[in-house]
Order: sequence, then structure tokens, then C-alpha cells
Amino acid sequence: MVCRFSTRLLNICISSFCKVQQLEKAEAVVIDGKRLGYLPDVVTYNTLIAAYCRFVGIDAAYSVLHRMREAGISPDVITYNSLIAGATRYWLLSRCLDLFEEMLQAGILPNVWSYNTLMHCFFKSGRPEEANRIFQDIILNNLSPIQSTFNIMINGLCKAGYTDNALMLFRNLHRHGFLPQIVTYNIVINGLCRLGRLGEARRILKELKESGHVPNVITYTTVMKCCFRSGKFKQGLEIFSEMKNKGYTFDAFAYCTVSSALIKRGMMKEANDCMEEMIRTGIGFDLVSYNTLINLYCKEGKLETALQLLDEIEKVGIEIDEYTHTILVDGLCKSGDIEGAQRHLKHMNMMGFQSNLVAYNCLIQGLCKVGQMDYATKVFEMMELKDSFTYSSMVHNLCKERRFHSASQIMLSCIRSGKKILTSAQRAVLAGLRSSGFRREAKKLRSEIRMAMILNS
DNA sequence: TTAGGGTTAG
Repeated sequence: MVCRFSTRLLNICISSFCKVQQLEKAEAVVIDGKRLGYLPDVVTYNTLIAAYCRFVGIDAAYSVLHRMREAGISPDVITYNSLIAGATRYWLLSRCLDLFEEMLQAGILPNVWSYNTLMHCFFKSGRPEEANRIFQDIILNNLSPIQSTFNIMINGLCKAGYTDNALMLFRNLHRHGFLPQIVTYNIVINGLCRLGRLGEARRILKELKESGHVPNVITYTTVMKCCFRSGKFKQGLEIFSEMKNKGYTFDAFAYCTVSSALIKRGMMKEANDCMEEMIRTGIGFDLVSYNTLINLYCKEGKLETALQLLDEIEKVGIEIDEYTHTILVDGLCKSGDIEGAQRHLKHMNMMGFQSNLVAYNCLIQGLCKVGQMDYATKVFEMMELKDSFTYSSMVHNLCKERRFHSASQIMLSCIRSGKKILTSAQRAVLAGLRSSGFRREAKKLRSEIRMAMILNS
């Protein structure tokens, strides 16, 4: 009895350290506990696995699983749920599915959280139809959905571009016997803010307050980000200041948001001050904080310092992600080291990063900037996945080189594929054709654009 | 134990 009570205390202590990202201290408690005769149990290992997934990486979490098995403790449904959530965090869909299968093979019955996590994983991997199938299974097969089931669904729908369906589900929550939680409100506000639907977001924020909830740190960060995104820079900074007064700047989120907004506006000194303030406050650095700092160094032209920081991240044991790589590819391009950027992109591909679209867009920009337009065209043609950025960059840069016919072809293929192109890019092509004596072609292009838009609507 | 906020390209 005494031992069980102490192990429970031990686990509470470990959990507290894990929550504030102090994994070394959590491990030290495990060691001390063992020395005193209190052996770690399944809760101890589950807590550590969840923390390693969150703050370090999936491989580190697997080594805890290995230690757990060596200690003769069998993983349970919570262990698997944590690992599946960890794999989701790192975009490893096939690993999620393997883990789910492994759990079934081990005779462990999945609970509603296992399904929730799998649903989240499908959404994150860009497979909303499969996520919806799981959601329907949960509802129709009476697998006792919980509030989180709906939160994950609403969030997934928003992120997958089905914001209006998400809003419908949000409005119909009561039919399933639930009321929106603060989390639900935050999800919907964020979904609307991302689309620039500020008026509706404001209305939901009003509803949140009227329903007796108090906006929390996440509501604040969401609204602040929304201000920066919609050009209301001063208002964003005012929210940051209010957050400080309320004690809502206890983690890295607000600092990273503000620093990045300052970097985008070229306010490097202020961005530096912001990150330094975060360091002074004693907030631990996670991957996003490191990425923000690397971006700051890159934009200041301090490539060496940025690369030194990479070593530091490696020493801490954090696995870098596609953001880190993309920031470096962009930094290398902007410093004129195109070969270095290409090498890095190749390395990124070899590492199996599939979300490399932004990195390729950076390379195209970099090549255009150093006048290698033909090479940029080759890269453009080779790219399997392209977005509005890719097309707009190509069109703008071709126009700069007065290659208006090539620009008009690329612009048309963009519009025909249903993607938007910057209005400024459209104007540049049309004006370029006209000014270089191709008035008839410009007129024809205008009607082709109109036709493509009608066919896509 | 799990869900919501922060980091990249014009």
C-alpha cells in the first residue's frame, strides 16, 4: 500500500516535470525512485512516452517503450494512443496505422481516444474522407463519442478547408448532447481567422463570453495572430502587451508569434529583443522557438550562427522538421548560395520529408533572383506539387525578364487548375503584352482567363 | 495519455 502510494506520488512528480518540458528532471525522479525501491509502473512510462513524443521526437518515445518492455511492463491502450498521437505529430500516417494494427494484434481493445487520434491523424495527413468515415463509425456504431471527438472533427474540417461544414457541426453540437467548450470556441475562431472572416470570428468570441467562458491564453494567441495576418499590426502588439499583463506569456507561443511578425516587417532589432525577453523569462526552447530564432538569424544574414544553432538542437536531442529545413533553404537562397540550398533540399528529400513545397518555392525565388530563369523553369516543370506561390513567383519573374508569352502560359495553367494567382501577376502579364505590342494576344488572354474562371466556378 | 494557439515562400 505504501509502495503504491509512493509510486503514485512519484508519477505526479514526473508528470509535473514533463508538463514543463523538464524531461531530464523527470528521468532523475525515475532513477531516485528506483533507488528508494519504488519501481516505475505503466503510468510512469506512459507519461514519459507522451512527453518524449511531444517535446523530443518519436524515436525517443520508442526508446522509452523499449525500456518499458525490458522492465517487464506491458504497454496498454494509453501507451499506444500516446504513440499514435506522437506519430501524428510528426506526420507519420503509415506509422499510425501500423501502431493501430499492432495494438489490435496485442489484444488491446482500442477506446474512443484511439479512434479520435486516428481521425486526427487522417485529417493531418490530408485524408479528410477517411477521418470522416471514422467519425461516422463512432457516431453510428455508438462508440460513445466524447466532446473531444467533435472538437477534433470540427478542427479537422476547418483545417481541410470545410469551415462551413465545421460551423454547421458546431451549431448542431447540442443535438449530440454537448455544449461547446472553450476549446471548441477557440477552434472555430481560429478557423474563421485563418480565412480572414474576422466579423464572424468576432461574433463567436462574443458568444464565448456570453456563454460564461473566459477567453484563455489560446484565444488571445489566436486573435493576436489574426491581427498580424490581416495587417492590424499595432492591434496585435496591443494584445501582446495585454497578454503580458494577464500573465499569459508563460510559454513560447506568444513570443514566437510576435517575433515572426516583427521579422516579416523587417523589424530585426525588435524581433531580437522579443526573443531575448523570452530567454530572460526562462521559457524553455522547443522546436518552434528554435525555428523562429534560426529564421531570425537567416534573415539577418547570420547563416553561420543559424547553423551553429542546428548543432545545439541536435545536442538537446530535438528532431528538426520541414520548417527548419525550409527556413535554411530560404536562408541559403537569400544569401546567394543556391548550390548550398539545392544540397539542403536534396538532403531534405533523402530524409523523407514530403512537405517540401515551400522549400522548392524558395529555390525558385532564389534562382530567379540570381537570374537563372531557365533553371527556375526546369525546377518548376519538375515539381509534382505546385501552389499559388509557385505560379505567382514564376509569372512575376518571367514578366521581369519580359518573357510575357511564357508567363501567360503558366498563368493560364494556374487558373485552369483551379488555383488563384496574384492579381498583380495577372496585371503584369496583360500590361506587359500590351506594352510590347501584343494587344491582340492580351485581349485573347483576358477572355481565356474569364473562360477558365467560369469553368472553375 | 489524448483535442485548440506559435515557426517557412511572393
